[in-house]
Amino acid sequence: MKKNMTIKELSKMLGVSPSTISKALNDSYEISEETKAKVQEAARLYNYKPNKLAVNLKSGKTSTIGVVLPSIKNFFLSRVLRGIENVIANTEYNIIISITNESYDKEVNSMQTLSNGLVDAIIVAVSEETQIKQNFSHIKEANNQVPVLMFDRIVDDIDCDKVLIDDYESIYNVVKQLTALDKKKIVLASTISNLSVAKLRIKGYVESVEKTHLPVLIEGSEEEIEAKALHLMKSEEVDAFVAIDEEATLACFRAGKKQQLLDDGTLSLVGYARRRIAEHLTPSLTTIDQHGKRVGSTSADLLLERLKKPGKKSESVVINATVQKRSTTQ
Amino acid sequence: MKKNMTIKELSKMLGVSPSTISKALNDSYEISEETKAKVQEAARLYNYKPNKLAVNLKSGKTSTIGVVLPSIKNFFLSRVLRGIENVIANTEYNIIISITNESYDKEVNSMQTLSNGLVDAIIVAVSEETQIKQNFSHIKEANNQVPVLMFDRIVDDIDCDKVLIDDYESIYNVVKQLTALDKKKIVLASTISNLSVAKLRIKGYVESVEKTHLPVLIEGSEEEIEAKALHLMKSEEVDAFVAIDEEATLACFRAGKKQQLLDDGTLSLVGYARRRIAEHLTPSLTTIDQHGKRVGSTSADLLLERLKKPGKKSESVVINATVQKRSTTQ
DNA sequence: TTGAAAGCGTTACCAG
DNA sequence: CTGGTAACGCTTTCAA
Repeated sequence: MKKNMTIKELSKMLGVSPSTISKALNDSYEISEETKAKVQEAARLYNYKPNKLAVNLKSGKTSTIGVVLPSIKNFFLSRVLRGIENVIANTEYNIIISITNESYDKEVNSMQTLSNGLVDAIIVAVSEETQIKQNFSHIKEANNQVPVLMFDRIVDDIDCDKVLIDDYESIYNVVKQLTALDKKKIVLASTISNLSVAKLRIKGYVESVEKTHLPVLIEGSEEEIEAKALHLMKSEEVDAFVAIDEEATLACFRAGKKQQLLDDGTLSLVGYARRRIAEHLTPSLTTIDQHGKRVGSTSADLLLERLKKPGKKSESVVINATVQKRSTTQ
Repeated sequence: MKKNMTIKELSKMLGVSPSTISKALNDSYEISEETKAKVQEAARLYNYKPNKLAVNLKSGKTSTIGVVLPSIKNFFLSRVLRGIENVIANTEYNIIISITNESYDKEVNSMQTLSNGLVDAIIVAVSEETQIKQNFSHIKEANNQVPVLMFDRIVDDIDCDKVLIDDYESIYNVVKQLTALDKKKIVLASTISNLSVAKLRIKGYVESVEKTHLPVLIEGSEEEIEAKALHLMKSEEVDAFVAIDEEATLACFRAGKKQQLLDDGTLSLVGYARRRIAEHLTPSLTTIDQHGKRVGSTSADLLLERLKKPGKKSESVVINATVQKRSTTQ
């Protein structure tokens, strides 16, 4: 690991001043073609690479956007990331990603590290632990240093751009559709009840279902959901499940399979799940599509605008989820 | 977006020198408790945050490790990432991730940006396009600036630490096991034939199967694989598929379902796929587990060692893949 | 056309 | 215990 070549060293080797080197490398009009050639040749030869740290410090710009995500195995979040990347790829900006694994401490650390000079702006979905703690000062602080955009897991009282999904409405309507299919008892399952988006989805379910019957919620870990769902299926006349995350969805699916209620359509199931899984299940699964890629591209667009117009008023964009009908809803 | 507070500004407001501020903030023994208190109080009040760029430039250290991945939807790669994170989380280091989306240009860009001051070391799996191009000078150059560790998709003639999987042997043995199950015609399917790891797997297949019959390879996109598999199933007496990536695996699965050869066990299928999918399919899928998390943690361990002992000789560690037997192999 | 000097924000050394 | 100065590697006036 040889030490990196610097402008200073080059300048000594070539017997010209550092400023000349800098200008020559940046192809400045002030420098003669002759010296330019000489310098660029030497730079190649000695494998000179400008130190980004120094350049960024000097310019006060990093041309980098930070993306802080709670998890990478969450299919929705990785779709969002794709959307962000697609947009940013066509700009001068680079992306660096930081994963918090749903941990508050990691999130605080990431937001601080990134906002203190490493990036020009941040896109973030807050972690589960943060939403439990309800402590968002690190987001606010970061937002004072660089523009922050929040998506999906929003914090209302932070003044920044936001991209969210109509969680309340989408579940409200799903339940309405199930009711229209003459489903008499609709259960909601969730392993993510701590999240703001879950609360909205649950609210949508409760307010939609209570016209028909009392709400029934099953919550907990994936295994707990499976057990509870199984128990319900055995003891009561439930005929539909709405599951608001992939784990809950698969737990309900397994329970339905075990009770042999799914294959003949006795039981309906609508859930959140990646297409790849939904399509390959037997029977294939009706899902709610959150259009993660669109959430991502919208977020990136919004942030780029803000970077152009720092004074701009904060904006909130809502993306509508849609139902992908497959075989688990007849 | 108010301008960030700096040591200089603080020093003016408090009427003490910048060096005193710096020392006070770093809790130096040279500073009286009194001034320390005063300075730290003011820092909190004015929301002072040290500029990372300046700190890193000064110290010549970033305490950050860069991870360059070709894709995030690849389940193996995201497992590896988890493994890396688990190890790094317990150290002084942070992680920043850069996704190349299998693009050579993005990879070159990422490696350069990261290696020129932004990180202390890099973990990388090269992109598909890079392996097609066979141009690795950007990896070599980065390796001259900071320690680079390659995993999975290795380049032989680069002198750096490596973590790889026994791709040849694992497929060789899978085919042998299928032969032992009295499978008479075993087909290999791949959508990733450009990758070095694919070449090894294919070699393992070819050299294992050719004792029994001529190798049959189907390659191309996921859709092409499905069509070709379907065609083979209709026209010939094939009784087993080995699929060396998740797309190919699911393509073969769908073909097998369509021909109704899977449910009764007429056809065997072994493939690479995430557990979550493999378990929920009907019939459940026998898979090859590459132990991504272990690959990740081993990589991180190795890199941390190197960071401690820069002079250390390069090391290559092989992780053994294992077969997860489920219902598609009787 | 070239170079000296200042400065980005921080820390470390050495005086005082 | 405190402060001035230099330095990290770079760019950008401004002067020569």
